[in-house]
Amino acid sequence: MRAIHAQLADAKGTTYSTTVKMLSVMLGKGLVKRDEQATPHIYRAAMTRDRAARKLLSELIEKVYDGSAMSLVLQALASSKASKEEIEEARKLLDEMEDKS
Amino acid sequence: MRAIHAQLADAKGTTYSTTVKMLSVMLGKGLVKRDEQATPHIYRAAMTRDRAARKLLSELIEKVYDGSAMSLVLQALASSKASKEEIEEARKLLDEMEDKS
DNA sequence: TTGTGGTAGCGAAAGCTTTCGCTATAATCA
DNA sequence: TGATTATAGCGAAAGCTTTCGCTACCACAA
Repeated sequence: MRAIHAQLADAKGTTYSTTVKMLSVMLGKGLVKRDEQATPHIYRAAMTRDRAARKLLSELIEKVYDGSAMSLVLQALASSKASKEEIEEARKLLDEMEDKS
Repeated sequence: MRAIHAQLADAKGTTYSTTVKMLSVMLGKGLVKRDEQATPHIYRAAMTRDRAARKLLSELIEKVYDGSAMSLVLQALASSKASKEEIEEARKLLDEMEDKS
């Protein structure tokens, strides 16, 4: 709690009450879980960062790129600077995809 | 207006008043532009679909993928089904990027 | 036991967005 | 022109999210 509040307060200058309420609302929505045994209560994200990222990504693909992941990829590639290693990794993925299809 | 309203009403079952208000709020926020000469007024998106898509994409990259377009690309590739043509196109982009770096 | 500091919660205020009723104005038609 | 229909706008209600004041509780020190 303290740690969470410290960050929120730092970013937005809000009070401790706000942090508590925010978390209880998020708990109600199932966005976080908490361990009530411990004092202070321990809050944890209900979803891993990775899963949340994937969810946002697939929503963007669905809503904005008409469900075509590839057109998002092309767009992103067109405006990205990547290292040789990353480019190589992407090639490998493309190869694997071609094999499967 | 009519056309816009038809879609909104269809999707959400809202009234004409709601459509008008929605557009005027969006106008205030600069999301749409309008031609007041014509009757009925003609509303146009202030941003092309393409530009809006790029904006959302770069926001996602910034907020969720720590500014690394490539890590988003890898993620998206890993969960996408693409045609040979698309894969080929992606390879070309990768080649170009490698040349430039 | 009583006071003090950290923790939790409730209820409501403040601030958005969304929705609509009602009114006014413009256009169309008989 | 007068009546009828389409168009635009205003102001407020309804419904969220965000924020906080105040209260209650709990643990520990004096």
